Amino acid sequence: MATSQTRYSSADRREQILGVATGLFAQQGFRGTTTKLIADRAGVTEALIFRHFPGKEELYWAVIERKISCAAPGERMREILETGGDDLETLSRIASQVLERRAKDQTLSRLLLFSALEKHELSQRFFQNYVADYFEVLARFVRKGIATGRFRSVDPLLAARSFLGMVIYHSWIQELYGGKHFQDFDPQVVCRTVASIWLQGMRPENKNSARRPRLLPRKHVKKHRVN
Amino acid sequence: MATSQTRYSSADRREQILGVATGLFAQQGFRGTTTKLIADRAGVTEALIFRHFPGKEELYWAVIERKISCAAPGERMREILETGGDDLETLSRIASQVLERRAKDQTLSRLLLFSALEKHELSQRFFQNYVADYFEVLARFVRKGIATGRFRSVDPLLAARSFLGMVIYHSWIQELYGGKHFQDFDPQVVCRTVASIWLQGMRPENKNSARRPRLLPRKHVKKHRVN
DNA sequence: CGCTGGTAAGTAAATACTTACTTATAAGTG
DNA sequence: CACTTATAAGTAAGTATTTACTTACCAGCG
Repeated sequence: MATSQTRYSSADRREQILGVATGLFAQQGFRGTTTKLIADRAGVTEALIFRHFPGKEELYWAVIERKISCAAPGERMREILETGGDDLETLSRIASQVLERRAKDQTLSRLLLFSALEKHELSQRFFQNYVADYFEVLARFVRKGIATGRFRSVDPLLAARSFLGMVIYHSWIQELYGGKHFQDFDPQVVCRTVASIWLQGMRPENKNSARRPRLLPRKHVKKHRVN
Repeated sequence: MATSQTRYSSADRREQILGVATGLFAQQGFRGTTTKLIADRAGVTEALIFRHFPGKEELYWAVIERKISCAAPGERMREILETGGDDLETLSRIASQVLERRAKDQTLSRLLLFSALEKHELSQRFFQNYVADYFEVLARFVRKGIATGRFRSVDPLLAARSFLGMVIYHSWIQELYGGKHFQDFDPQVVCRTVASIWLQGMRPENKNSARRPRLLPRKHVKKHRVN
């Protein structure tokens, strides 16, 4: 009441509300978060929130878009891939980047999981602009590896997804169920292990010992649903 | 009003309500599902629901427990592991089982994701009784493989998680973002690919790398003692 | 009758959103 | 400099609807 009379500028207040809302939506989802709670946590009245955003839905979108735009995930992976070096090193660093990001900021993954589950249309758009790109960057790396004979010939997109699956699934399990005390692993060990399994798994077979049947015909074309 | 007067027995009505609630909770989560909607879909009044369950929370628990108990996931994997056979075949079948189950019934995974995100305490219990067990069964397989020299020496639990991560992450992506038209893969190809990457990745180093000198003799210790 | 399956009609609290009203502040103007 | 003034930041006190849950009552049947 008589405590703080700091009047924010419109832009600053908007940012502050977005920040508060981000945390709450990430923790409890869209439906589980009330405008009242957001207002209280931001130290303002609900009315002010509706002055900045036409409705709760729009606030939610703004939160997600802000998070996404500042994330730029494929970009960081591209950097890692471009610095070059040992394959094992490269993949470990990609894995490590995933785990680190989550450790630093859990809000993004929770936000996106919630929105995907609650089927907000934005999540579809998000996938196409963000996740699909992420996969594609790594797939390109795989494709190049196959071309140079470093990797065997499997669907690059599938191989990329598999690698990221190992890492991301791991971090989800940790985030959703693990806390810090249960089935926790040293991140470095996780990254190394996962990278080495995948890498060795992708190495071409020995040309002499052709014991194993080929998985896919040579120069496999992208397999989008064979039905 | 005057249409159907079928009076169910208490047990039958309970089951029916549970069935309806299961679908709704899976689609929209706990908070997104109203008791009114459940009642409407079940063709009864809310009052009847509260006659069968003391509250919404208890109904939710009943839904989850029912789903879990009839799922018995580790059991099916144990069976597959016990039938023995080729490692590649075995792992493909495990993967395939995961994908099939999800294709047949999406409710379980969605239910569990929601409950984990919404931090219902049950989800912790669920993880320990169900997911952890699932990991452990496969980890045992890995451990045995390491002992017999078929696999290299990595943390068995981590290796198990990694394999399941490849498969489960894939199915989540499909479920959450994919629909049926986007980045869809032939399940059989997925299973084979993923299994073969992981398997080859787990083989002891000297076995398939032509460059490295063999350090260990004999790797065919016991061929048919998989279990 | 009495017991079981079922309902109509509530209630109190919460929720998203509004309306009408205050105040702080920066920019003129004399 | 004081002094108005326009305006943007902010609020108190709603409202209509929804939500989980209750109470009191009904109907068929052995």
